[in-house]
Amino acid sequence: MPELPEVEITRRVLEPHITGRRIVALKVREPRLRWRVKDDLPAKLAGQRITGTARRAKYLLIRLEAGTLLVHLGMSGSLRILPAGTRRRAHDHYDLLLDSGNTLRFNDPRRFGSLHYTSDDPSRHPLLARLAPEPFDPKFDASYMWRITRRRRTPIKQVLMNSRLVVGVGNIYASEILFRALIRPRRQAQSLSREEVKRLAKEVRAVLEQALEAGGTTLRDFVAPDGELGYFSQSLYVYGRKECRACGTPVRHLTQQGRSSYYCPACQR
DNA sequence: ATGGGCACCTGGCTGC
DNA sequence: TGCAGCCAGGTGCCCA
Repeated sequence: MPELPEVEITRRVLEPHITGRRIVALKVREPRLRWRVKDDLPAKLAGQRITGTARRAKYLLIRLEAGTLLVHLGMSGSLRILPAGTRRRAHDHYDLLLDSGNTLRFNDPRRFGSLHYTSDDPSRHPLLARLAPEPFDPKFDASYMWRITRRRRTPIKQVLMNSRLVVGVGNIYASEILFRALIRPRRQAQSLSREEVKRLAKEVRAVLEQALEAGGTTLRDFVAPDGELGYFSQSLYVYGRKECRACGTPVRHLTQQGRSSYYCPACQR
């Protein structure tokens, strides 16, 4: 479900409901997520106050007095704030009970999501340590993009999807970013010109930022924790479309690494 | 070091 | 109507 904008929206909506609250209990109903939720996690969290939230790539960080929770939504995960006692639905895997009387509830049909806890600096956690710079970090610019595309023969779409090189971009936004940078998804990374690399760096930021402002992309089931539907899907040029939204040319579909890519053969080179 | 393929899951839709 | 087959917004890991 979520790429960077959807995770960031989730964070922003949850933030005022959870920061400053104390965790009464963690109730895990289904520990078999992408990685098994540790049995001793409830004991570690009980009684801790939530001091804030952050995001790194597509991981949501919930800062506690003595550590940090690392939450990943996977493909189909979502978090919601609900009044205690709200009836559970299928695929509600864990609840964080708060002293406000509310519950932070995680739902994830496919169970590709995950829940980790570290009492160390979270940036040193194995899942975060090797991630690329944030797209909104000043370090992420044309010269960074130039560096990572040199001597790589891999298709540029796979560079955008590789979290050691670029974070936050998933399958939908990868196609959209390439469309707006006027670059075809199969182009070898090293074949990009200075001009193309410059456009690419700019569009990575622009697309993520605009999707964030639009409340994310709702295709089938992304709903923010407050129930709002994102409307960025109206702004998609090629992803999942029959015709290019800019010029009307039939959109081409292909499979790369088992994932769908879309591009406009007229607009993109 | 890089790149490719697989694995982990469930649900919804399509087409026979 | 039933059901097989395919597809879906992610990403770590193993292997060549």
